Amino acid sequence: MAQSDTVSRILDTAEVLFAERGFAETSLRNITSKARVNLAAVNYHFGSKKALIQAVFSRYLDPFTQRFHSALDELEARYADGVIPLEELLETMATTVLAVPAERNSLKVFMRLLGLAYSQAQGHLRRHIQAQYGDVFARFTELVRRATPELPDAERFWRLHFVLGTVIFTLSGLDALRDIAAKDYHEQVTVRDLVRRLRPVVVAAMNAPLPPEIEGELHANTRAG
Amino acid sequence: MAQSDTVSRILDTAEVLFAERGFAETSLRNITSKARVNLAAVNYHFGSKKALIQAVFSRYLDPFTQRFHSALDELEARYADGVIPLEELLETMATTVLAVPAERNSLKVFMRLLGLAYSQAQGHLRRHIQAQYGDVFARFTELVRRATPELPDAERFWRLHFVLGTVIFTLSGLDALRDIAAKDYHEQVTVRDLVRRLRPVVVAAMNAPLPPEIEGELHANTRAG
Amino acid sequence: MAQSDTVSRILDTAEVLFAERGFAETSLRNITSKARVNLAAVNYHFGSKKALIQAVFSRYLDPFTQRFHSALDELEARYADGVIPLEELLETMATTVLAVPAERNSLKVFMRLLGLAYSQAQGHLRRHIQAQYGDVFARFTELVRRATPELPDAERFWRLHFVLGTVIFTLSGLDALRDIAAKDYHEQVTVRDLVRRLRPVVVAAMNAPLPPEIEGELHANTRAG
Amino acid sequence: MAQSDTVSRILDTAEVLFAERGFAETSLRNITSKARVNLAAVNYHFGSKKALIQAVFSRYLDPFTQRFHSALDELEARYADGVIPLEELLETMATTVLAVPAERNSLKVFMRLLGLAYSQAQGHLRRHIQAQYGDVFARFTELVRRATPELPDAERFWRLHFVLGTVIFTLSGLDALRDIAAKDYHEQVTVRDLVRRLRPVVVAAMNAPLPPEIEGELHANTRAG
DNA sequence: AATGAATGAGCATTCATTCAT
DNA sequence: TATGAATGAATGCTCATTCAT
Repeated sequence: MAQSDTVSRILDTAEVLFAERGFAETSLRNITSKARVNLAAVNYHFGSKKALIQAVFSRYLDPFTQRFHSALDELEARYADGVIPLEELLETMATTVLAVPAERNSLKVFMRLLGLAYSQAQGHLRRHIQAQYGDVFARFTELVRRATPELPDAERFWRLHFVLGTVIFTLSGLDALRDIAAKDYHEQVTVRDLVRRLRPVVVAAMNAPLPPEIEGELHANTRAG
Repeated sequence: MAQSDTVSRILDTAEVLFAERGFAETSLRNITSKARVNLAAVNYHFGSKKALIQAVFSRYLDPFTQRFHSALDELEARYADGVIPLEELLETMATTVLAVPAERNSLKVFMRLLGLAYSQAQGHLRRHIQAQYGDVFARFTELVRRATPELPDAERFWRLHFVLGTVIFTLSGLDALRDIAAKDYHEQVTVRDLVRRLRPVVVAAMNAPLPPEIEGELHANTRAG
Repeated sequence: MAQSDTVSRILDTAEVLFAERGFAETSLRNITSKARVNLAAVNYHFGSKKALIQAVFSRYLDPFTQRFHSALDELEARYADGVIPLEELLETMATTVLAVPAERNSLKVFMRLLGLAYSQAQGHLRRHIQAQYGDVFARFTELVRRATPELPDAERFWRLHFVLGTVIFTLSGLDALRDIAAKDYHEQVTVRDLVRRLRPVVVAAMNAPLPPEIEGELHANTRAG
Repeated sequence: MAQSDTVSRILDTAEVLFAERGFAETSLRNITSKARVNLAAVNYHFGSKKALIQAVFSRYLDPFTQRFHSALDELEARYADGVIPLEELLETMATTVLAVPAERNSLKVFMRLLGLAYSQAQGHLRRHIQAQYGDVFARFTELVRRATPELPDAERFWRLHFVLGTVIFTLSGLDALRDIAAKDYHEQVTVRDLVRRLRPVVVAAMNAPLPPEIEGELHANTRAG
């Protein structure tokens, strides 16, 4: 299959280059020349650079979404009352995140891409991800809500993003941090080791005491949330 | 002051555009035309786009560094044994971070820039920041070390970065998150409110129980750390 | 042949403009607009301005080299002892130099270009020419050596360059000189007429008596040469 | 004298840079920054880059012209019949050419500049030189005419330029050629040594037998010349 | 299904020059 | 007399995209 070959050569090359240098700094020439395909092939097969970027994400997120839904199905089946303990939820998510790219041997690349998706201007990408994968995230969020009934909704919302920041920031900057860690602490950190370190921190963050209430409009709002 | 005016018009415009769209997506033409300044003025006053980027950072980081050093001096004077409680350290940092851009009314911009500094490829920027501001960060790190003697060095290193990820990710993506929060929780979040929410989470993260030891080479290393 | 057409339109235009105004004074915009070709076409087909300059030279020098090697093969076959008379060598070179651009009706341009190659800073060009065409020049030099066994090597080296200076200087400045000559001597000089005038002068220059020896280190060196 | 200092600093720097890289490749920024004077100083003191180029030449050619006129006065006084032997004329010119820059220790630079004057497009420069120094060249030419009465005028015109080509080409490319000579013939060539080598060659060139007459229009023209 | 050629828009940078002080 | 700031024009080059084949 000449076509399939070209398409996946482009995707393979693009994801590496995007992860290394970002979207704007990676030109179609960079990608096509490194992938040894024709310059016009990207536009031919994907339509535009934007569509290529989205395709790169879909190749990770589609299998992730599918697996995560299955895993959550299984969990929900196990817990008849629909309340899955937080640790279990986080564990399941971590396992799924690790499983998908593990097959492609590039968790690092996946995380860099996720980081880029948040930090680079690419509005189209944010919209694409939200539209395509909002559902699974909403399902996860709802399960977290049931697992942490004591948390005000707004608080839970922010804490989830605090934790998301920790994970994406750490894993997407993995290489640089790993270098420093290796130099200063003679440590060769693996992703699995990092996940081991992350677990208690994430749990503690989610379970931290509530911040002191403050006066003013926020008071009412937080209550309402 | 013709010069000062042009220079600061460029800096003011550049920092906003950089924060909005990233470095690569912001052209000198964007900046100079919005600042109503001659296209060549950037090269005249700064020498290159790279130098402009660094100047934008310096305008935030130079006063920050100065104030932070002063604040730490004061703290160290207060605690004769050289051990400053972790909460106090974090509080001082938060206060200083808030104080500097507050004058310029643009913490959001500053945080976006910090986020970009980490996520965009711009190697020159990382090098510049490390060279110019590595000292103050090292001083802070050392004080944290004294405040958390029970933490293995490597663990502390990673937790600091976990927390850094939380802060930068949240604050640099503030606008998008605020929009969602406003829609879902009828909440108008201010930066100060966010800092209030961050405090207990950060403390809990730093104080989380240690992860279970694992076998293999890491065992010895972690011990040593 | 769309490609061939664009490429040769660029080359045709570039060689004329380069010859008229030099390399630095000829912009890619000059070339592409006069050639009625897209500005990006030069970079597409040649990669850079430097590469275009080299391509302009190659279009003359490649056929020249080929023909000159053939002509020298023939000459060597004719003279069994490997010693070709100087006049014959010079004649052959002149004939070949005249033959190549004659087909393109632009000896003047070729000579201007050669002159530029020597006088303009373009280090890359000198390197390119030396690397690509050093062989044929070395072969010619060696044959001249056999034809003038009485000349010390160093003396021959310098005389060849004296003569080269005469030829390039005269032919590359042909237009200006021709104008003066026409005004002062009512003469319409053709290139062939100039070559006719050059012949006895060049031969006399090569056969001039040796300069008086001088004392000092040069004495021994010249002897050795 | 601050002004005088600035002016001569500019001239000193400009002549070196022009000689090294040509006119177009040398920017006013190059000159003023290396000369450590203000960027606007060139336009202030000379009016334009063109005027600076001409000033650089004048600083060499004015004293040369003056000395050469003196030397020719002396020669003409010595030869009552107004016929000065060719060797003597050439010797006098060589001596004067060597004398002027010798004071400034930069014959090489002077020759590079002369070479550039001929080869670079700078029409204004050719016009300037012709206007300012045409007289002395005409006087010299006339004396050469009397010294070589047997040469047809057109032939003499061309031979003078042949010889000029030899001298300018060799001396202006001196550095490159010297390097080759040094490598191949273990010879450290000085300018004086080169002049010694040039003398017999130039004389032989001027005295070479006339080229064979040819038929056609040129015949009549040459006769007439 | 794929590609070589071409294109127009845009890029950062450098230029000689001008001008207010 | 001298200069820092500013400017408009131009430079070589790269970009994503289109199109005929």
